[in-house]
Amino acid sequence: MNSIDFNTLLNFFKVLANESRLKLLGILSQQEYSVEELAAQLQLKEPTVSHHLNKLKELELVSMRRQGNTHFYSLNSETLTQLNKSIFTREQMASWTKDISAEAWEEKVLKNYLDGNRLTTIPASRKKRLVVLEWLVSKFEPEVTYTESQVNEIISCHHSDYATLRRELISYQFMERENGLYRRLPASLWKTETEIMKQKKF
Amino acid sequence: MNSIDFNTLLNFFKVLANESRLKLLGILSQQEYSVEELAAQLQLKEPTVSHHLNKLKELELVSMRRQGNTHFYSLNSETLTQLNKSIFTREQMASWTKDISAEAWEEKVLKNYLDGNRLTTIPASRKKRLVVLEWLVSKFEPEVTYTESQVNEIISCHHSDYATLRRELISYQFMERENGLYRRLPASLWKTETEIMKQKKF
DNA sequence: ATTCTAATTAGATATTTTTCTAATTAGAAC
DNA sequence: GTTCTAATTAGAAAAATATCTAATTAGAAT
Repeated sequence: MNSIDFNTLLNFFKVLANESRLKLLGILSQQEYSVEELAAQLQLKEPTVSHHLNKLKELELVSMRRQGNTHFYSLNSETLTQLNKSIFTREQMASWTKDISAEAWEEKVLKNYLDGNRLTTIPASRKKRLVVLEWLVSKFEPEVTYTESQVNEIISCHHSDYATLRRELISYQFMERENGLYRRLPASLWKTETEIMKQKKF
Repeated sequence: MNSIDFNTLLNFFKVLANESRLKLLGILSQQEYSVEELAAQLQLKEPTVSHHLNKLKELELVSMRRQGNTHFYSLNSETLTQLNKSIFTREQMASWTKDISAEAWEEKVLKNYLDGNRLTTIPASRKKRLVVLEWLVSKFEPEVTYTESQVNEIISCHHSDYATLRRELISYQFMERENGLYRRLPASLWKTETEIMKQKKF
């Protein structure tokens, strides 16, 4: 994780910006504990602690070891030291603003081409088409496989020319097709406009 | 700010854990801007931006320069680099847990000596008295000067022996007296129990 | 002095987040 | 298999936070 993007960082802060969770990290920095023990120390109910631990786990700040049906949690100090390094360099922060203006622009494009839930026309410009496709792929669940007719059906909710859009989703690598089954690719693999534009000929 | 305590750090995270404020830092990392300009960039109303800037200013993450009645805000990059250094060392985190157990103990003491809003007895032990005094000083506004009779009146709400308590607030340096006027000292100057205990004779 | 401008403060509303109870799951012990 | 235990998930209530409009302040320009 060399360059950490705006939303990831924001997420980190959101997770750390909570009394209970920060205390959990402090407690776990000493040794591992079970959920029950942690709940006692923090004077919270177990579901609450479980919920907090889950958020910490999502960011790999803690890890879990099960023994019987007791779950022992411990600190993942590597993630913290990683995080500690060079978050607030000028470069990093400048890169956030790129995200920001980019985001604003994308919203403007969407507003232009959408009428509520429906795509009025498919943008001619590659750059704008990309924005629309990114919006379209969000209508599919991640980690789910769809048949071609299911894909067509979903796209039809938003535009009549489902064939073109389906093909574009694949060629811009928002989705993949394997044995006639379609699946949304994880957002981390989506190409950004700039990456696509760099490839000149597509 | 060598050793940063639990609540200070928590506060930092709370301030940074907000989309608008993090964006503000990003934008300001490039150059200074007026409130109006910032509001336009973030698509928020000016009062909202003003509110966020205020939070950032409290932590000295940004500073302000006025020109006419335009306020220009800029990033205080020093604070960030400071903050960036060694937050998540084992030692740091271990010290939080001390804070945590200390806090828990203080709450127990208070619960023991308070009956709702009223102090049942003044604790004999210096350590516990300190806890009670810290609670008592929180009944005074920061940055406000009080006459002696105002001080007496406020203390009387919580215990009949206002004279002793008033004297103790001064001698433990929770408040200062100047020309017969009283003023609460900033929390950052309050002595912790351990500091007081180190002084042996008081 | 009056008016105008940019910012802030106050207070209301809307949204998000935390925490809880109740229900469910997964494994262990009987 | 049934029962018990520890944890998680679901869903509701409570608390904290963000955002807005309206009112106020402070300085500049007329």
